[in-house]
Amino acid sequence: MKATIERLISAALVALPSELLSSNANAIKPEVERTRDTSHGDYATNIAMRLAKSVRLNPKAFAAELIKALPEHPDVARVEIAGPGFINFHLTANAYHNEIRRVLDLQSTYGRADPNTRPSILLEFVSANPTGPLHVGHGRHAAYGAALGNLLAAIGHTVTREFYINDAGRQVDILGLSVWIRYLEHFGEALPFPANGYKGAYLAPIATSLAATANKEFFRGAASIVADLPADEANGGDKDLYVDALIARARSLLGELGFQAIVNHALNGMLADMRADLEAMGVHFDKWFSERSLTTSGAIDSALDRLEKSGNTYRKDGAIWFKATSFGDDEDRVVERENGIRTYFASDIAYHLNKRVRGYSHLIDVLGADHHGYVARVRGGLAAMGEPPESLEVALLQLVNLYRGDEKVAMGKREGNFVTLRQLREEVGNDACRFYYVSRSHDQQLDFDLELAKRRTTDNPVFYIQYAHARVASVFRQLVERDLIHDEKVGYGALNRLAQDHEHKLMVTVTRYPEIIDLAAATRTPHTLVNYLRELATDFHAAYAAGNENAAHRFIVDDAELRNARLSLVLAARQVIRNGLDILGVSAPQTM
RNA sequence: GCGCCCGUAGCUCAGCUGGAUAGAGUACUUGGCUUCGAACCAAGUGGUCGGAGGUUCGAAUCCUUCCGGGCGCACCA
Repeated sequence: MKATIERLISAALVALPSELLSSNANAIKPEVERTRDTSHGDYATNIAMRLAKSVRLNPKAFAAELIKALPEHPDVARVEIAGPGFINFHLTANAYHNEIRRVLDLQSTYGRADPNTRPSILLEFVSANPTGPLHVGHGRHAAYGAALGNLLAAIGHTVTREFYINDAGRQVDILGLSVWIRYLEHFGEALPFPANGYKGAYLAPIATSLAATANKEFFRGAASIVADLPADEANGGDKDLYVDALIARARSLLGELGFQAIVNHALNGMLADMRADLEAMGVHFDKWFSERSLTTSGAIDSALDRLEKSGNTYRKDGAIWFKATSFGDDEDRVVERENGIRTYFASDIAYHLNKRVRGYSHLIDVLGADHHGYVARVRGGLAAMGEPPESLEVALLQLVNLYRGDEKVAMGKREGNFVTLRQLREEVGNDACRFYYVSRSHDQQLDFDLELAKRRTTDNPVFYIQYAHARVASVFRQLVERDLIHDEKVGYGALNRLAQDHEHKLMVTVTRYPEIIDLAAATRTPHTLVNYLRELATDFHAAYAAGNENAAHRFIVDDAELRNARLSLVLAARQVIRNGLDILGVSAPQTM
C-alpha cells in the first residue's frame, strides 16, 4: 500500500509544470509514512516541505501543485494539504479490504519479498570461543543474529548464517591441556590444576569420552609431566609461563599428533555441545567456518601477500606490521610476531577477505560492543587488500545483565559460576528467551529479568502476543463446536461489513506488517517487529473484548456475511502474528 | 587522555534515520465476565525528552560543549 503512494508521488514529481520541476525529479525518493493521527488520513508525505525551497515556493502552494499532478488511483479516496505542508492521503476502505485478502492469499509469504531479489549477505554471529559453554551474553547474539537473518531473508536477501570457530591459537591448546588433565584424573593420576586452565565442570564428559575412546593411549605419569616446570601462580610463579610450559611438556610427551588428537577431541566435544545448544534454541547456522582452515588453505598467506604487495606492511622490531593508520585506525597493527607466529588479527583480515572471495557482496558481523575498536582495523585491512571497506557492516550488541527480581546475578567467567544459555532456556523457556533477547534495541544494555521472563501474566509481552494467537485458534474451535464453518468466499466478499472502529483499527494495523518488516530489516532492529506485534495483539484483544461488552460485536454472530467477514479479518491477524513470531523464532501456539 | 554506546513518565523501555498534540508496558486510582479463553478490555493520574548553546519552516532525533552511567584502547583471542 505504501509503495502505491510512493509511486503516485514519484509520478506527480515528473509530471509537474516545467518551472516547478526539480532537475533530479526522477532521483527523489518520496518519504511516505503512516499517519499517527487518523484525522490526518492514512499516509502522509513531507515532500512538499522538502522541495519547496528549491523551487522558491511556499510548501503549501507547492503541495497544491503536486496534488494537481497526482494521478488518480482507486485506492485513494482523497488527498489534502495539512499543517505546514504535509500531503495527507485518505485511502478507500476497499484498499484495506484488498490488502486483507492479500494476507489470506499469501499466508506465510505475506510481508516477504521474492527470494534473491537483493544481494547475498554473509551474516556472522555468535562465533563464541569453543573453550566454554555458551552463556547468557551469547544468547543475545544468537537471538539477535537469527532474527536479523530472518528479516534480511524476508526482504529478499540470500543470507548465509555463519559461525566462525576460533579453533587456532593458545586458548585452544589450553583447552586441550585442561581436558588431558581431567582425562589423567579419570585414571587416578592427579596433578595440580593450572591456574590458567579451564576448570569448569563442562569438560568432565569430554574427558570421560576421551578415556572411553583412547583408553590409556595418552596416559603419562604425573611426575614426568611436572618435572622441572616453573612454578604456577599458586606457588608464587607466573600462571602464563606455567601453562605454556605445561603445554610444551604435553607436546613432547605425547608427540604433536597425540596432543593434537586431544585438542581435536576437546574441540569437537565443545562444538557439538554449542551446536546442540543453538539448535535447541532454534538458531541454525549454514556454515561453521574454521579459523584453522585459513592457515591450512593458505588464505592467511595470500592475505598477507596482498597487504605486502600493496605496500601496506613494514618490518619493525622483528615483527611484520600492517599500516592500519593509513586506513583510519589509531595505530598500526602487528600481523606476524617476532617469533613468526601470526596474530589473531592476521587471521581476521584473512577471514574477511575470504568472505569476499567466496562472493558475498555484503558482510555483516554481529559483535559484542567491547569489540568496537576492532571495526576500523578490519575495514582498514579490507581496504588495503583492495576490497571496499563499506562492504563490512558491524552490528555491536551491548551487554546483558541478568537479574532475579531486583537482584543482579553475579557472573564471572573465570570462576565458572556464570549462568549458561542452556540453564536460562530451561528456566524461562525458549520462547520467552528468544523474545526477551530481541525486545530491546541492540545498542541498549539488556537487563534480563528471570522472574519477569518466567511470569505467565500480562506484564510478560511474549505471552500477551501468543495469547492473541491462541485466542484466534480458540474462536475457530468454538466455531466447530457450533457446527459452523468459515466460508472464506463469503468472508472475502463481505469485508465492507466491518464497520466498527476496533475492526478498522485492527485492519489498519495488520496491513502495516510489510512496512514494519522493511523498516526492521533496513535498520537491523528486530525490536521494531517486537513492538509492532505487541500493538497488533493489543488491537486484536480490543476487538475481541468488544464482543464481551456487546454480544453483537462478537466474531461469531448469526449474520453469516458479518460472521465470515470478521473471521476473515481475525484470520489475517493470526497470520501476521504467526509470520512475525516466526521471524523472531518464537512459537505461535494454538492453546496455552 | 582518546574512541564507541546510553541518558525520555516513579520503574523498564519505544519513538518509523528531522515532522503534526512525545507514546507503550508496569505501578497507582476506577470500571467491565450468565454463551467466542478476564492469561483480556476501557478510563484516569503521571514529562524541563540529563543541562546549555547552535543548525531550519520544524529538533527527543542532527552539530558543538558540559554533566552522569556502561564498554573498549595488546606482538590476548
